[in-house]
Amino acid sequence: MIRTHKISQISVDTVNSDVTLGGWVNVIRHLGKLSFVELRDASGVIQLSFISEVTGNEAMNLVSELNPEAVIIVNGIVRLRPTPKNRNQTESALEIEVSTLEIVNNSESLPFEVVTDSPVQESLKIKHRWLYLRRARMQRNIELRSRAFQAIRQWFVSREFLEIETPILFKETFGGAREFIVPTRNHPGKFYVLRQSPQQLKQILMVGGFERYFQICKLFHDSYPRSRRQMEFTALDIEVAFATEADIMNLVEKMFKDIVTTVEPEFSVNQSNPVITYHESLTRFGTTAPDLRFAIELSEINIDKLSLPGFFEIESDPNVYLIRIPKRVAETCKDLALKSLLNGDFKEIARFSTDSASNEYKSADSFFNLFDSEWRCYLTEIQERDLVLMVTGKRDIINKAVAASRKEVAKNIDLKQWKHDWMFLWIIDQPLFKQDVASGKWKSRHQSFTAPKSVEEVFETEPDFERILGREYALVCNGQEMGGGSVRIHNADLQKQMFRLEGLNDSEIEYYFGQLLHALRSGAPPHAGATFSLDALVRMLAGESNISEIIAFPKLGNGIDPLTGAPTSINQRTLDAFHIENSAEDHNL
RNA sequence: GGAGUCGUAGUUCAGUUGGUUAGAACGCCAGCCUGUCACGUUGGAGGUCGCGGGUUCGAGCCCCGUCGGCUCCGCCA
Repeated sequence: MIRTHKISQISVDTVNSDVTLGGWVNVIRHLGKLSFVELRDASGVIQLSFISEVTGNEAMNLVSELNPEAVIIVNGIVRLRPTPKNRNQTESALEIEVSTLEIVNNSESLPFEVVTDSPVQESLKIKHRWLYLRRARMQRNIELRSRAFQAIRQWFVSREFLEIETPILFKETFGGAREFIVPTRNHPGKFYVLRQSPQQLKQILMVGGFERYFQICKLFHDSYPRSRRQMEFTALDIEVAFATEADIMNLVEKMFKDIVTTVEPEFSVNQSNPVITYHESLTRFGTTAPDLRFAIELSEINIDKLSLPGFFEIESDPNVYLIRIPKRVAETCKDLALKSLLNGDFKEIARFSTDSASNEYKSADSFFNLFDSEWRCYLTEIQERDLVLMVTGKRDIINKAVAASRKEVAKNIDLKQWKHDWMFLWIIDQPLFKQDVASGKWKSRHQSFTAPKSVEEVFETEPDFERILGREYALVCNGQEMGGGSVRIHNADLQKQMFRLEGLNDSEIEYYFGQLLHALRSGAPPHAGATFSLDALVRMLAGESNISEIIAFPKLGNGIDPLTGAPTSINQRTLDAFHIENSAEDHNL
């Protein structure tokens, strides 16, 4: 052992004992013949004192050579500080009176500071990753990530789930994301692909008799990265045999609740997840990933003519809408929300709030009491102090204004202030197919294995693609898509029909999905499952807006890794072994 | 591929209607300082203003092009 203690183990019990510590130089303060050095290891920070009367000459000379972020090993005596630091109580009232100092590795001048949390260009953060990882923020985030993964594994294992690995090297599939291809020397001209999902194999596991499967796994998409997305990302994959939508939704709901509160006990999760349909989410919130913490909501009132003496009159325009601004937004950033909202080319008729203290608005109670009770359903769950606007105008213009308002609020409020609140919801009844803009062809919105709500519909000779809904459920939290899943098809004929609807002929179906269809014909149980982005979960737990802050070694937004320079070209001699010719003009070898 | 935005010291940024020698903070180097703790203090080094072209007596600033970063859309859970 090089060290006798971790820094966190230095306590009042260790006063006057001889200790050897090792770590990084945090901060150096020279005061003439007296020097202080803050030493940092993974467990904490402690002050080292270099005093000429006590410290050896050698160490006194060496300390002047120290640079920040050097690695040192010191031996000395634990002492109570004569003037303990009282400004920051997390710092110890103890220090080490150094007798010997060894500079294991001094440090060059730094491209950015480690001790602060000041902003740094993304490419620098990655190029000098070893430095950026030393920052307290990254130490915290990576530790949090590890704890979250650990908690998830425990949660599932304790419920009789097995974590089963499935191969990363897979076969080309049809649909979904673009895949990375992997050549092999053993089979010239042939390729594996990096899995974009363990979907087919986990279904085969169900057929194979493993009824409760989960896996924390890396998935790969050859698509463009974003601030919340990398080309390779980590997912939680689940599949359960003899399960229905409700089984999976209940399981997942409880799991997220437990994980969030286990990992960050001060966070609060909504008691039960609202379930709304895809269509309802679009019409009410203008998005399929609403943030219920500030869900500025739009709903239409279908009336021809409305006249309420004392309040307002609507003459000819039948397009009347209510916009609800939740109390939280109304209270913290009302002006912000209203300003961007009222930019739109529509007319505000009236404004209500149940805030009786304010004379600015008419009371919602007095307003709604004028109506039949069924009017209230136009706005779900109106709460005390919500602000409600009644407007008239073109739907798409109002929609735009509401979207702009949501965006403005999301951008400007201090989300960290609200990050403790987790508002989950389920989105169900998504159409299974979407039309490709370029080709006009219908293809699966997600993957082709989801059971349709109505089997008859998909066997019609002229199926109405837009109306075919899936037995799907997507989980959304605070405006972030967490993932989702579905009840899978366990009947080979139905599965084959779904592939046909996507335009595949029989030989293509056999080529891409023969293995799955064969398995389904061999005693497949009904099953359902889900996949969730653990990067999204950890990002939210850490309160970060960019995913690269919760990944040890991320890539840039263009897919380049400044740390290693990947991707690079490969020399032709190597490529020859794969029988691959590089037709790109840009060779960097 | 499209839109927006940015590119100035090691880092983060400021830089007015185009005007003389391009600034600040932090960091770095040197001196002084025996209880600092974001130490203080005195001094110093450090810039092809992303790159190329243009307009102008004169460009960090205006115009055109180009490269790169970030965000968003397309793509993608």
